[in-house]
Amino acid sequence: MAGVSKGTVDRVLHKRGKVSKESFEKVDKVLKEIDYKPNPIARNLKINKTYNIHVLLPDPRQDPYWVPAHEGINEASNQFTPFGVQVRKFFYDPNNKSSFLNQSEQAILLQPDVLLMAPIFENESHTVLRKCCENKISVVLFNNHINTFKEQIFIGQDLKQSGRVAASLMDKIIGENKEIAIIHINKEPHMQLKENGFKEFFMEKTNGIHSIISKDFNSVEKNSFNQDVGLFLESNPNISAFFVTNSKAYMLVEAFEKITYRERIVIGYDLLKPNIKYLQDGAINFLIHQKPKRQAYLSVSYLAEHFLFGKDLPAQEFLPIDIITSENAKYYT
Amino acid sequence: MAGVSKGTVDRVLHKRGKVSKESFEKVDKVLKEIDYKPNPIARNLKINKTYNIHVLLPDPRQDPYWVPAHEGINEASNQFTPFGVQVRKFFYDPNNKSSFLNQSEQAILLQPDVLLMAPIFENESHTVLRKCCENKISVVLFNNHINTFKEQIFIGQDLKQSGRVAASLMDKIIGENKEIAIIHINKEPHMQLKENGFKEFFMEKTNGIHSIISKDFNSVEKNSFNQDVGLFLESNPNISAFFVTNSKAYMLVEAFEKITYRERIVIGYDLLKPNIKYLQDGAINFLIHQKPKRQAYLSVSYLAEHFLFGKDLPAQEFLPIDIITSENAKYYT
DNA sequence: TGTGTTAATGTGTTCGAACACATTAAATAA
DNA sequence: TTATTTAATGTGTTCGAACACATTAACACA
Repeated sequence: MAGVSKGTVDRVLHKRGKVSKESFEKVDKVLKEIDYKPNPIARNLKINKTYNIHVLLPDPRQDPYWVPAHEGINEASNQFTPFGVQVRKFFYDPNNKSSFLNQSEQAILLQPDVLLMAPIFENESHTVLRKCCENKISVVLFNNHINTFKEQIFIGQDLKQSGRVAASLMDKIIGENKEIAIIHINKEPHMQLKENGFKEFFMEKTNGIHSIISKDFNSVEKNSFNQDVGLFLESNPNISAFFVTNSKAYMLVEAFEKITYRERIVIGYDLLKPNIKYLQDGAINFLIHQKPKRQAYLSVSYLAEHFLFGKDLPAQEFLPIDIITSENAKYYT
Repeated sequence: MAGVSKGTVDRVLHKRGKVSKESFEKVDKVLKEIDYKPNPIARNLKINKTYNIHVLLPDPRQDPYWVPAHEGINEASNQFTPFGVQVRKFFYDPNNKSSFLNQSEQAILLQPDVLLMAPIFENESHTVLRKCCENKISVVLFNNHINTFKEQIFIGQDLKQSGRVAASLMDKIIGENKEIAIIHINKEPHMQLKENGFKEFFMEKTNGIHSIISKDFNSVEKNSFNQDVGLFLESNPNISAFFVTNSKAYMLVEAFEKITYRERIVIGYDLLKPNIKYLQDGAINFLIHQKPKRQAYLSVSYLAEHFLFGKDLPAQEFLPIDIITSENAKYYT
């Protein structure tokens, strides 16, 4: 159309230079006229590179919270392997920082194009970030945010805001001047953010003021956990509502069952089987869905579509904070 | 690898026949051994067909509910035009059945590969379905379901269940033995499903029984609508909670503002600007998000990925029924 | 006048699949 | 025996972009 060969057009498109002013202008004019958009399929076929995504996440066998994340990775992986995207998973023990570091080394050693990780250990994650930077491997974070020196891609929820959502729900169903407990079971750093958001919401409210206390439980063993809960309730008999900051609300409710019955409001996180059971029973009032599966799936697909078709990556993607009751639970699982 | 030419491999892959038993087995063996998966990119490049998707939906200028659907279509369209997927929109007047039929004819006339439509008129939609069938154009429905003779692809929400979700929320925040009104504003057939679900939930409950009445308002003009609401409240002074079955909850709340203040529970649908404003104010307690944008976006992308990469289409995709409060609204818009 | 240099431009091949067409070899008919 | 049919198999081209390599033309310098 411009009266030049495809070679010259190619040089204009890729700014490879060695094009006379006249040719450049002729080609440029036509490109604009026809609003040329390269065919991403043909481009990809020619480039024909395989991309490697290494995913570093907790072992789902250690904590069932991670099962859906694992599934999300697999789903995206299956979808994109035909296009030449290789996904490899590296599991670490969420109770063991050194296993996190070990696995991260494995993942980095093989020089992937990108490392996708759930950075549940703050300090160790920074170490990994640094190593990736040295090795020129880009990093994407999901599940929870950590403070990073440079802008890091993050895909997940605003955890502080999810604390506010929990508070707003509690506010709607609780009466006035009640005692509320924030319960951390096996506390991880990001759970503090949820507490902060929860408290912030009630600080802003001027009417119906409540008293809010927070309590950590760290016993791994079930019986001792139940015992701890019993002691806590004995010394705080007037608490009428509980906000559990991770997926372990079912443990609290189980502990309640060992104790004499009383109506209690419980809000927790995540659609684990036992949580859903208690939601249906009415023992849990609301769950907040952190969408681990979608987070994982989206992270991988964004990367794949970026590599394959040049789609640009969002700097930060905050997923919606879904509110779950007994009636809408089934559509999220 | 099998010691035959690519032509023979091609015949085996596509079952074009004219292959000796021996060659077939040799090729088949290798295909299984290497777990051959065709490269969808190369396939698509060769086929190099443009696909036409015609979308039949209400004019967003007539009802703001449809603005996000429109955006969702555009977003998917932009994403897939470089791949040779052409999306064309046909707007009809949601208050005018004949404009629906007119536009449907336009859409069918140009022989698209598929017609995607929001079938808000039940009978007329059946006419369109029949015509498409005659013209061998496949159809995908979104937004609301209609009863169809054969299995029809549908992408949207379970509307009856969304009524149940509304009921479960109301149940959590309302006291006992209250009067509840179900409000239909400019009733469309599918709104009855929401009423049914809402009532069903409370029928199943044995404690805290309420009285539920339903009421239609059809006035298009604001003043007369406000007047009608006033009259209704006068003759039903004890109603303490309202369930509005479409996106027009803000109209009801506006009408309330003309009347002396009283605390009222309101649950409605959809994240229109005025609805969100009232949600932040506390005048609306919960909104249910029908995700028109996501419905539209997903419909188009499913079709595009089906055409381009042979991904299979779901027979029915029920989207999650999202519950919105003042605290999580911003992540859905 | 001939040779080397360089900027500008053109040509050919490749990616993996799809499909039209060509070729081969065996079987059948004239 | 030779021609014809047909089943089986092989070869070549195309899609659009990327890139290596080849060619041309203009100019400088001996």
